[in-house]
Amino acid sequence: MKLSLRGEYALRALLVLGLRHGANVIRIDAISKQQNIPKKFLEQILNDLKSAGIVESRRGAAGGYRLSRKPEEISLAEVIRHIDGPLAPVSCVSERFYEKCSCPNEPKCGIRSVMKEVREAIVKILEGFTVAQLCERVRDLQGVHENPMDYII
Amino acid sequence: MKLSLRGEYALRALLVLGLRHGANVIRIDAISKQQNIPKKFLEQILNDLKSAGIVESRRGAAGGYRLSRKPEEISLAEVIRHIDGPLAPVSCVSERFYEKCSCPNEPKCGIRSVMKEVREAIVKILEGFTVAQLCERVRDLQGVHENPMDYII
DNA sequence: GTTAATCTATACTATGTCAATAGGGATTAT
DNA sequence: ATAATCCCTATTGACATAGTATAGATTAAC
Repeated sequence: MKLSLRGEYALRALLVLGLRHGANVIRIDAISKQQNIPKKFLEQILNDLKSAGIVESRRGAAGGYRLSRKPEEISLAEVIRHIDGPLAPVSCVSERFYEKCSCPNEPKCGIRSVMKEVREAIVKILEGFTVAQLCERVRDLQGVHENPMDYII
Repeated sequence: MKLSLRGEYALRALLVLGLRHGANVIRIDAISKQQNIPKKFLEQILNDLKSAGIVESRRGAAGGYRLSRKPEEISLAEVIRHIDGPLAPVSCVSERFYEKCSCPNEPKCGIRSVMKEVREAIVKILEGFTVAQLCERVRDLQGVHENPMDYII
């Protein structure tokens, strides 16, 4: 598993939306400026998250984005899988993105068996970690006295 | 961490060398045929492993490769790091391949802190897993009655 | 000492992915 | 009507991946 910049931006955007969950929609422009993400690039990413049912949008003036579910119901695993694909280090051990590999005897492949362990370790962490917990951790890391909307992440 | 084909081939080749450790050197051609790896591609990979001090070679007729250390002293982490680079999902949490990321406040970055956990889980498995253990596991997976040199992996 | 089998070294190529950028089009509050 | 927003598709430049190609160096065996 390798987190692309695209994936990182997605998580950063969700963090912003998560911290303001409940409030009105937030403009792409605001997220872009706050998190230093190229605006047009972020548009693509948020649109992608929308098609995944993770965020929802309002168009027109005073439009913007919000989470379409509670932050506790969005795992980092779901987000990363949608943006970057498989969490597994090789796709022959991936559950959702399985592809046959070139080795001659897959079920008896030693490498595969190790990679399966790696996959499980990654999945365990990332499925157990939600946007809500991410927000929580950020609040912990950055003291209560700092303005949480400045320099998040 | 994403294992490239190159990395997978490297592990498969080391497995062959590991299973025959102690014997004479083994020809690239033999490994290539047995593991179904393009020969010229495998040449590059083995040369790369040589420069990493993982295998050593003998040139000329009757030449070939062998492990340059005992299989118990070669971890999968070392191999993968040399062939594919960082094990960490983002390089801002990598120990050996650290690179500054684009977020404004690295030490207080929530995403970074989760990715650190992921990195640690991966490293723990892959540093604790040696070529010797890989050979062992293959012997377990493939019964004693099968010829261990056929369809390895 | 010639030959054939091997490893060594470098360059090239085709394909795909990543990280954007560009240029409009559609929708809505005012 | 207008301006601010999201929506959609295409294009681009840099780089990585998975090879292929070609020639050279070394050594065993005859």
